Amino acid sequence: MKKLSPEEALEYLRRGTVDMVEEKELLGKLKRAQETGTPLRIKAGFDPTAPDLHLGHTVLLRKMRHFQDLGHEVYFLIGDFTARIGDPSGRSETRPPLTREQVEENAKTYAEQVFKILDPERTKVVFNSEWMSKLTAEDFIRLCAKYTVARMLERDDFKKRFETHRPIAIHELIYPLIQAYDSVALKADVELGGTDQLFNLLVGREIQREYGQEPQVIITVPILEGLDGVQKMSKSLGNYVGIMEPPQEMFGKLMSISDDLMWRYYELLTDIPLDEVERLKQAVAEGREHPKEVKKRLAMLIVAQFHSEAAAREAAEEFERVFARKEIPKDIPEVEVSPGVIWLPQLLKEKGFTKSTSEAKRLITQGAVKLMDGEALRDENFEFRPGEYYFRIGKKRFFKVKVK
RNA sequence: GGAGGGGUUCCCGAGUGGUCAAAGGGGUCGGGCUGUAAACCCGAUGGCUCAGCCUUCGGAGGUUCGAAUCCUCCCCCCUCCA
Repeated sequence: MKKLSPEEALEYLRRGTVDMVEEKELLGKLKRAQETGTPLRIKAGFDPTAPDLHLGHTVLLRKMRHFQDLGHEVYFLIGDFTARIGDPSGRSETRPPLTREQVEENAKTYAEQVFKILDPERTKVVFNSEWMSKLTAEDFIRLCAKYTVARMLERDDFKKRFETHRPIAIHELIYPLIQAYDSVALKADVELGGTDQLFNLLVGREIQREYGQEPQVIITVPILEGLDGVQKMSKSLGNYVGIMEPPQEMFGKLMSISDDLMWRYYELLTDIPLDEVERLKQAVAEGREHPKEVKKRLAMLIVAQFHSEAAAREAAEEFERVFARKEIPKDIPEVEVSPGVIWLPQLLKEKGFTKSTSEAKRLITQGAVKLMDGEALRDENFEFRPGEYYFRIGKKRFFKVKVK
């Protein structure tokens, strides 16, 4: 645990954040916590439907961890009740409500993943159905009475939709209130969220005040760009690095990001001091450092967070071996065939190396299928004689065929 | 309740009787250049027992030699008025 003065703590917490409302209040809370020895209550909400975490989520998780490192208490809120009433973003496919079992199942999956970053000792997992399902209709309407439509429509998304006559479902207006009520129920001192949550988090402050509580400080963190460097990291866009992925995979993906993006990742996904990152950036700009080496270091740092330093080193070595020295990777899938002429598209599809025979044919036509130490195979038929053959499809797919 | 606009291949979006597995863009994949980076250039992009066949244009029927395109019914989405 870090022992920092409130001022230093504030500075420490500021890294990689976008908004802090209000900084002064946070300083006050930090001071009080230190004086009274009472940890702050840090809240962050998660959707129970998506327990497949990727690096994008870790930006927030890491910030939570920073608070824990300072001795504070994190409330990991699973919005199971909220998930049942629908999607806050509007453009939703209707989600089927989750059963209690599913929620519990997902919570378990969350725990497995989340504690790769969070400190279990200082984490409380809570579900908002705990208090929301107890709320009576009367309580609920009283809650609604504490906010106005006009104020709700201040939210950018709502405002735009209202002005352009696009629909806003009533429950969407209520959603922020529920999230705000969660803060009341938890007596949150701080709520963390992505920048897209700013409005909702602000409502939390107002509502807490209405319920006679000291308003929470809100901190937003950026939405992390995905591997493409443009769109936000998300599973559905396929531009993500999952935190449960094997080291090799993570490493490879991280090496494929653009040089520009790498600085962002340094800031948001590692604890390398910012002035050092700045020095590295300078060094690369002046040609004193090769960007590839700097990126390798980044990739190792991140892999190590989710696996181990040894695993990270190994991943780096393997990467060098395969891509720089063009050697054959260590572990590659192996298939067995009988000697004779085989129609490759069929083989590739059946062994799962391509999605379809058509894709396989395409790849062969395009010269993507090669023998490891030879030329591209242009002929769809290949004669296998007893022995072993190493194949490579494109840059990343490898496999070995054993002929017996 | 009334009026109108829509549902097309992974996404956006053209296409209004054959020349349509369906323009164009995005994405993805492959190739080139590199540092498996980005940018850029080129190409591919429904499936299969693959020069042929099968499935696709919200769903089900129908007209026709022939339909994503025409007709009927149904489902869904959106906007405006009330």
